[in-house]
Amino acid sequence: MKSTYSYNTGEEIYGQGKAATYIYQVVNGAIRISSKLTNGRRQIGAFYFSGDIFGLEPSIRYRWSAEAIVDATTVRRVKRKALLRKAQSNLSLSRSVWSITERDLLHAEGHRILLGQFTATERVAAFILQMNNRIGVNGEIVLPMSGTDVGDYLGLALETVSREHAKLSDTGILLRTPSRWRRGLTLRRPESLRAMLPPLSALDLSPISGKVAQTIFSSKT
Amino acid sequence: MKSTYSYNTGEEIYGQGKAATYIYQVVNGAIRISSKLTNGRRQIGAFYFSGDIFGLEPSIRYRWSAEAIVDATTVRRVKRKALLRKAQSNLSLSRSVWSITERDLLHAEGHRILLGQFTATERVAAFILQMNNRIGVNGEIVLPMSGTDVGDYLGLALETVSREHAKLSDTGILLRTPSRWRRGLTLRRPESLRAMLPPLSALDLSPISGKVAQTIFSSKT
DNA sequence: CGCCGGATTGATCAGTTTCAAGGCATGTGG
DNA sequence: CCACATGCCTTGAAACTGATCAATCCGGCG
Repeated sequence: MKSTYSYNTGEEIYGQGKAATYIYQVVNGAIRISSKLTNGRRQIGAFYFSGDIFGLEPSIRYRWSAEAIVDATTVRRVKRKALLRKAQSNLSLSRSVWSITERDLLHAEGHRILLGQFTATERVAAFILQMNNRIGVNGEIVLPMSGTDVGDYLGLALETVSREHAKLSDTGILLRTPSRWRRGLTLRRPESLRAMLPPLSALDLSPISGKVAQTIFSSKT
Repeated sequence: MKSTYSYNTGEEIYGQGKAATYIYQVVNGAIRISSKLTNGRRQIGAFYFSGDIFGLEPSIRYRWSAEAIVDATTVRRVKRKALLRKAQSNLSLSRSVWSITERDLLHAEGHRILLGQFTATERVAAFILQMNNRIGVNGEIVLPMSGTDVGDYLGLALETVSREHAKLSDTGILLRTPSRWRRGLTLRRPESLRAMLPPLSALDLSPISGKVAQTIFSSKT
């Protein structure tokens, strides 16, 4: 039995509307989940990085698609049915699975306040802070996703995202390292970014504790 | 021990940031949950009607405020701690509580696609359809919430909501019964509204089954 | 060297917000 | 019982934010 699966940029791990057979964990690389609408509109629901669990949905069908956003992204997976069956007789496992739904809810709620109320400037500031928390190494952030993806996550046109970056660069809050293959940012003054946000902006996908992940992915299925 | 609690329009049931002591069920009337930002901005997260459960949060503090939107709204409640303790040794109760988090997640996800991608016209159409499903009596809808509330739920100015209603009224899809105390709408052609929406728009707060509610609110606490 | 794919920048456009005034049912006081 | 006040909704006009359209740039690669 294979224990990990590998995908290149743009490859689909599962599709919106398909039977929700597996629950996944990112081993390496990065994933986006997205929902397509008419007119080419697309909403990205979240980005997932190493260690993050995704694909657990309160429905028998996936309500998002999942695609790799960097080459050689690898994931583990467990069968949804088997997991839920085990959880029916195992309280601690049941609690672990519930905690993933809770994390998704926390994230979705932060995200919808961003989408409903934040200005373009605030959205981009919140995004950079979030990425700094999750994948930044003391202020150095290498964004794995394209500008289009950032825009679709923030509900903005990619040009608007670019312009906001330019503004932050002008004020010296941000330093850009332009390169097609390494979208690099250096966050000079994180506190200036934080000051631009409305208070109580908890947008982060709080990481799932390793213990939870281990409970769920303990056996290869 | 009192078994229900009553509130008038605008009265707060719990406040954002306060200790999350109780989980509630609407017995009669209607509730909104809202989150205040700076600049007077406000996002309404959901409206709850008779039978709906609200206030279960994945956190020890409430992340929304809850207020009654009609006079003499009554609610039941149970202690969060006691409920969670019981759920730790009761698999079916645990599953019931989890299903509420799942419902909230489904709603939040539909809502954020609306906020991130829908035009003003689509938002208002989706809202009317949702309200028709939840509190409409074959096409007759009496909205309990003010225009401001609708706007803050949809991420629109109240004037925009009013103008969209006017457009729907002009095309004969909607009939308005103007009155300060009875915000009445008659939905003439629901299928025309549905045709205005992007496909796969599942925005409804799916009702919690009576069985789940009964499991949770079986004893007064 | 020249192409390719994304990012940037500029100019214009459109949808929505904001500001402002008026309307219309309901409630209150003379 | 009428006149006026109240609170919300509606309507109009102007302003603005962000989107769209379009051109150019820039690094990496064939």
